[in-house]
Amino acid sequence: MSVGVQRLREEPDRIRQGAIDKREDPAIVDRALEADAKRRHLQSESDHLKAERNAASKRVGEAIRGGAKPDGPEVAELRDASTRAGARIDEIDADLAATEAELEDLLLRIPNPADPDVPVGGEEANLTVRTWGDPGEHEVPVAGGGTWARRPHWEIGEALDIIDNVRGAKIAGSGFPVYKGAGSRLQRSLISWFLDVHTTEHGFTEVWPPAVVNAASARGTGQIPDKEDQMYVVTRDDLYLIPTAEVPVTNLHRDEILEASELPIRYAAYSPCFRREAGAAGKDTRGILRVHQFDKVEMVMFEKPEDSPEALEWITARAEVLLQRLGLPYRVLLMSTGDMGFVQRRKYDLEVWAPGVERWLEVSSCSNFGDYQARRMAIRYRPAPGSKPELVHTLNGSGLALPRIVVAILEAWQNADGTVTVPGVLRPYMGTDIIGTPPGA
RNA sequence: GGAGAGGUCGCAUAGAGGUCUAGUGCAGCGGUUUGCUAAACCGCCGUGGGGGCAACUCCACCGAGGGUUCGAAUCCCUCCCUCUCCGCCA
Repeated sequence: MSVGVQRLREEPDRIRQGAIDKREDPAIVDRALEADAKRRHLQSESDHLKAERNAASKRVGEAIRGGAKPDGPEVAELRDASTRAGARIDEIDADLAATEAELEDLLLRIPNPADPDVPVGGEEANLTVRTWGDPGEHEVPVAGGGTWARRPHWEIGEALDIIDNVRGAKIAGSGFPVYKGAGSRLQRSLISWFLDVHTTEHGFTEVWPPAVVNAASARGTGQIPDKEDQMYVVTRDDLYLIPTAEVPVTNLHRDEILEASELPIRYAAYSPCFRREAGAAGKDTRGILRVHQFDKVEMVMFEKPEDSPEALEWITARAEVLLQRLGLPYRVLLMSTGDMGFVQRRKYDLEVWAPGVERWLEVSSCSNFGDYQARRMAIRYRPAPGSKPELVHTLNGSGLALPRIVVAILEAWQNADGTVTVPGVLRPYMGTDIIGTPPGA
């Protein structure tokens, strides 16, 4: 399930408009409604026949217990009645199964409508809701006036021998960078620091998930069938390399009923992330701007429906805290309907300023999925003890994705002498204040 | 990978072709009793779907999927998972 038959019946117009806003085909909504009507009709018919058969079978048993010969004419006749019903049930159930599969498929192709105040349109409609810091703040005057030309991270990475794309390509392929020395330790430091902040300050429970998932999990968060061509697949064992920790962590509570007292549930998980990036070859791929394997700490939340809008603001702020403490200027974008994705209700992107490449880089994406993912995964909760289960709301946000943070740190904290200053919060983890050796030291 | 034992309504268990409409205990919810706690007693108490304004009613679900049968938790097949032992191994 995805958008939910119930809601489809209740407010088809809203779902239809939501699809149009997200540039998907609204006709699927009507096809789904037709399939649903057919399904209910067949269901009802099948149920009635089964009730008949159950009664008939019961009479066979009663007759035999009552002394009738099991192979006598009386029992044979009762048996026939049951068999006749059974034959028709087989036919109808086959039709029913096909209709259900069709409905399921159609529902999976109906997008989650965006919140009413989300700007309608494509990339151009994205709204910058706030910016933090001054992109020029790391400018350092050079003797004689002016500032020196900021170098892009790939030059810094190579000069300091901390990022090796060439050997990464040799041992795995293009887009699989190797981090060495301080570069490697920087990865480890960022992961540890992110997790420490989330767990000690923000009440997240740390999770270390598998890096592969089965098909059911990939379907749960919507990677299948939506983004199947973006995933690495281990066909031999029918496993998928995760594109984000969101997939295993959100699936943690698949097919579960939670108690209201457990909510909100907050998980912070580090994982490697694997993305084929099919179709993106050559586009913004210089250095480590877009790679096939990267590392990320992901925040995942399960919330009561009424609290999810506020939770999205909160989780976004938790990602912002990290950027602020790293001293990296950034901006927050409210993504438009056409640019936010299929399953999101509302999404904020955090973009950090990278002065070397002179671009804003997406380092976090924070989303409220409403009950869309929860329905797919059957994650419910009891609003009160003993009451009927209802769907939870799920949210997630990167906190944060590493490669572009590394880009921003190297480019923003670089010094004229070729070294890079370590941001204060990372120094205890890095064991040093500076990456590289200043000339004459 | 090989051999064996298992997977039943939140937990624990019964159930071995028809009286299973899956029983019982615990937990949970409501109530009675009670100075408080505890206990005792009474009632309720799985999920999904169909129909009904509603009381209610019908159908499906005993790890998953097939099969045998008039009828399957129960018999057969395949797969998944857990445990024990063996093999291999970071």
